[in-house]
Amino acid sequence: MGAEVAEPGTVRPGGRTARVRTAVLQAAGDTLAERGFAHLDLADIARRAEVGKTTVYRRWGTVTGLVADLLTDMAEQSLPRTESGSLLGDLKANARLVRRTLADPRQGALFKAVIAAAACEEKTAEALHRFYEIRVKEWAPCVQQAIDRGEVPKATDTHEVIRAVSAPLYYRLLTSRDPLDEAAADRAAEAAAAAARAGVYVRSEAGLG
Amino acid sequence: MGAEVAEPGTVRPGGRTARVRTAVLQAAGDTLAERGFAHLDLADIARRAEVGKTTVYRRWGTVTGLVADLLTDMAEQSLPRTESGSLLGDLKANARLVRRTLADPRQGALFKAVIAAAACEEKTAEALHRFYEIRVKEWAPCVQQAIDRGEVPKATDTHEVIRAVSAPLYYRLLTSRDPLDEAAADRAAEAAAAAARAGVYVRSEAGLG
DNA sequence: CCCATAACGGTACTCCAGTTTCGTTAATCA
DNA sequence: TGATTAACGAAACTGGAGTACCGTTATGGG
Repeated sequence: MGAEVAEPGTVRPGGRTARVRTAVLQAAGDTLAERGFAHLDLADIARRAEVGKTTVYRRWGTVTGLVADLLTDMAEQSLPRTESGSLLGDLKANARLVRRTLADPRQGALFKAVIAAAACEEKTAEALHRFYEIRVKEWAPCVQQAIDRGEVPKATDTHEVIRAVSAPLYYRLLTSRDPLDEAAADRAAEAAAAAARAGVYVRSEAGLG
Repeated sequence: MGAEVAEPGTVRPGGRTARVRTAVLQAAGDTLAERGFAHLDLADIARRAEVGKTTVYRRWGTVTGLVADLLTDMAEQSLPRTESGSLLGDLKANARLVRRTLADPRQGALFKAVIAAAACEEKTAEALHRFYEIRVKEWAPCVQQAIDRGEVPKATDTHEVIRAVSAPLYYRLLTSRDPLDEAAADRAAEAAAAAARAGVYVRSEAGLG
């Protein structure tokens, strides 16, 4: 009694189910890049993916839900971090990676859409937060190495430095029409490195009492 | 012949027309703060504003259009810039102002909504870009004064410094669940100041050839 | 003050996003 | 390889977002 039915696609994830997911995410990504978030329509996506619209509604439910899954899918294909031997070098590598992603028509549109979706729905927002938490955690070690090398103060908040690199790039993507060029990426990295060296990201002493 | 009919509300903007706009924007802001962007529904807003839904559709047309007008309305009530005598002081004042705005339930929700709307529609995106252009231009003089005082290099891109202050705050608002506290604002200002002093925002030499 | 008409607003309508229903297909397990 | 049933998908349905129509209100100019 009362046994909840599992989400569709979880009990028999193989074969057809996986094929449907691939086709739908592909169609959703295409539509997003071509026509933007506002034109995402589940029935239309079902048509493009050559899949029943009932299926799309059953598995994803809403546009924001679909976008969240698109984000999950993208998170699985993340590129590994490289190491250059200096903080500035590592941060530049990170900044350029972020820039390339946001400047790409397909992925840039996706990120805009995901942010819009996150502003609409709490559940999508959490998926987005988790995504960035993971990304930041992936890159934080390069700041730790800089601490070990003595490049930046010991109590530096490593996560905050990584976030400082991305922030200006996202800000530009969302609030201006200026192109996201490599110079902008390098500047973001340099600013973060300079501020970190100056001790701006040293964790507050509140906890040391 | 062919004389286009002006937008409703432009020929007789007084009295009733203005009252309707006030009521609708008020209702829209309330709904936004209470229920979020996803629940913005023009018919519902008309009900709350005690205004005919036909009127709302005629004057604003879409949710994104209404949100854009809400932004315009807010832009008109901007606070004047203060001066503290040092770059860091001025940037901190700016950062704290931005933080207070974003942390406010009503205005924070509005900004999230506007960004979501801008991701949906090109027209709203332009309104957003214009808004930030104006805001940045308003605060840029404090960087110019810092140049004049010799605090930062002469060729510093003043606008870029102001944007660098806001970026981390918006990034945090959108991608994390961490609170937007005053410490975050101060850190954003300190980072921008440190980077500016280090010459990160010096305009590229490309144009000097 | 009065007129022309801009702007509002109620009602009825349309259309399609999202749901329900139920038969069909195929993934998994023994 | 066959039984079980998860997952798919076609078709019919429904509710409400957005539109059309037209009478009413009241602004702004003379």
